[in-house]
Amino acid sequence: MSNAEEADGPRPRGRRPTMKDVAELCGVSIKTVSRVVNGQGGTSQETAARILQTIDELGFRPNRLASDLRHIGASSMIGIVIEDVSNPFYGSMIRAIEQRARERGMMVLSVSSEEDPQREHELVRELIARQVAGLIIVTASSDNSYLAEDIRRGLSVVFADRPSSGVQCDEVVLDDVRASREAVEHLLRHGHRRIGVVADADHVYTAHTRVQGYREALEAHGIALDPALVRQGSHTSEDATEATHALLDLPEPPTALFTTNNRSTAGALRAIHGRDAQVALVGFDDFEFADLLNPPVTVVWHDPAALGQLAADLLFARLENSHEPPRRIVIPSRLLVRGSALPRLAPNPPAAGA
Amino acid sequence: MSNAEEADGPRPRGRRPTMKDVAELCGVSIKTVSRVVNGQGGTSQETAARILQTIDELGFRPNRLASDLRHIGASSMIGIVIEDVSNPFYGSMIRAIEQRARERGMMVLSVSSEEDPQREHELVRELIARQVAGLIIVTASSDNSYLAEDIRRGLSVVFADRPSSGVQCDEVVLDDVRASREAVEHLLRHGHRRIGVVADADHVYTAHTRVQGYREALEAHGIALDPALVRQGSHTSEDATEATHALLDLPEPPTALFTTNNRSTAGALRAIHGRDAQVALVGFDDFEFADLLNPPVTVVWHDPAALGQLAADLLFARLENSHEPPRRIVIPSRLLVRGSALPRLAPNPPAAGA
DNA sequence: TTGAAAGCGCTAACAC
DNA sequence: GTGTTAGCGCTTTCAA
Repeated sequence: MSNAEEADGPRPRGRRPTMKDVAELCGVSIKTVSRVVNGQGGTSQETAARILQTIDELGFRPNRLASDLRHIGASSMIGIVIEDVSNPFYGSMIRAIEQRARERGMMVLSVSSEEDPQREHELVRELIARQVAGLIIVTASSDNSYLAEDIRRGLSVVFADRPSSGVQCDEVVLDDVRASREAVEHLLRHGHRRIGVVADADHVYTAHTRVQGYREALEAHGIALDPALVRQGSHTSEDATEATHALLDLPEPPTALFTTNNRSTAGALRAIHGRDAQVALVGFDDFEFADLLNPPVTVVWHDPAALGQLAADLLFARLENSHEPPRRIVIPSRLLVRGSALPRLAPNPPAAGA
Repeated sequence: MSNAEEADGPRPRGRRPTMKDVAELCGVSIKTVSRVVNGQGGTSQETAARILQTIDELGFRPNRLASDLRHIGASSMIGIVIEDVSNPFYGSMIRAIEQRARERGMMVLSVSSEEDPQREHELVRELIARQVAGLIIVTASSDNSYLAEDIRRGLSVVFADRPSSGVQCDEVVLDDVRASREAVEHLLRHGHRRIGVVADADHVYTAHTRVQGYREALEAHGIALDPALVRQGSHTSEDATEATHALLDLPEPPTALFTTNNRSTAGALRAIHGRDAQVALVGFDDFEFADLLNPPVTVVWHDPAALGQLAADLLFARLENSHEPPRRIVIPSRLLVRGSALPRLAPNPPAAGA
């Protein structure tokens, strides 16, 4: 038998030491090492001390993958599917989830769906392949039944920000319709009658629902909806800038805008700024610097960290007791009035050839 | 023998089906299933088709943890340690890394160190325990020798944004000193002589280095450094607001500020806004809305996505060829002049009792 | 083209 | 207190 490795001194170069190595060097069984490593007790002071010493000398690191492999379907990782990690909104959410996870010794695999249902599906597959104990999803899909099979097999899934469809799961959402209605009513109260909307694609739940709130507000005030004022399909902030320009270029441009998420708001503000147009605006999602802009931007405020935290709480509760009926939590949101809804001069249509 | 499970029909409720289940149902060996699952070829059309069919019927999902367990020290995950996921700066970085990782079928475990060296150390341990194939670290520590042992054993580590110390690793950094010097020189050129600094704690590399740039700029212009003007230790944007107020409350307040990261900038702007003070400002790190503020904020621009992307490139190169000497990449940065460095009225000391 | 057997590093059940 | 045995689900020789 070739024992080249054994003879390599206390600090082998290549292979990482395993419990077996520690056990052999200590002249104990691997199980005893396991007990010490996991602080399970049931070992004598002496043995424990000797093992700990050897662990230190050897630079032994436990292999969590191997241990996770034993606890089937319940690794020490949870998966998060969001739209885009670089969006601070989701960043705050992930941060909150990460904190909750850490309290339980778990780590977070987060992935960006890019608002693409197909991609979301693939990412979920890969997360499941890595045996995540549970999943928190901001779904980009209008049909989550692709999860049904795994859920039936015991996978815990929590939907955040947007509800599930086609499966029964815990969820944390906002009252998007009510919040949007309030936002638009705020503009109406300030005398605006032509209110433009800049929103993401209609198949995105939040975009659809928030436009729905806009519709309801107009209807409640007996104002006919002008389809030309509703620009859906702006995904990036650049898209939103373009959409806003288009709105302001209308023969009868809006005097106010309702923007349905932080990117739409950013894009619209940039467009307004670029043409020095005087347009009122209320945006969905608060953002840093909203209060420092001129005028300060009135927004539908809500707390993405709370969204993440509650989603994590639901998930961990579900992991401990999988037989409760699904819960739905609606987190608070409210209009944060800062001044940007004030009536302003309608922008002039751009002078031809100027 | 109790065979309750076997008799549960083609879609068992509890346990997830494994390769073994597929193999048994197909009457082939587990290895053949493995070959088909991994697209290795070497199986007949017929067998493959039958296996695929069974996989589908059973809802079999490969267990990546188990497969990763075999490829020792090279799982399909990489770890990222940053300061805080919710900071958009790191969000962009992570996003870029995630994209690169995905191209290679890898996923990202990202964790927040909260700028705490102790915590960073623990998080790295836990990432290693989960057998990450490699690590990208924005280190909060001034001594990374805790990694030496693992690196010697073959762990690939790339340092991003801040260099390593105590270990030899690939790194992607900025020329912080030069960039900061330019920023401060820009302020000097606009006639400012009393320039305040709002920075994170001195033990944070970027804070230290950027203050160093400030010092060098003053020195080059023969201006004595007034220690009262240098406020280090602001971690959150709230801290920075407080520090800025303190600076502006000085008997001889600064006429300009240099803020050394995006949170310092945000905090300082809020303080300035709050007291309607007229203070020039140049900030390190670009941020959304910098161009929409009044005045638009001049910043040291650089690309956090590029930082992430290059760090990922270095890491994957290292994973493929671990014997190259460590590389150091300096990514570009430049002053993005927007107007906020213009000389302004020195703020009045606050009237007592007003 | 296929399979048997060994084992990745660890844990659980049950001895002693 | 401690060890033995049998696996978690998969891959990897090596043989057929």
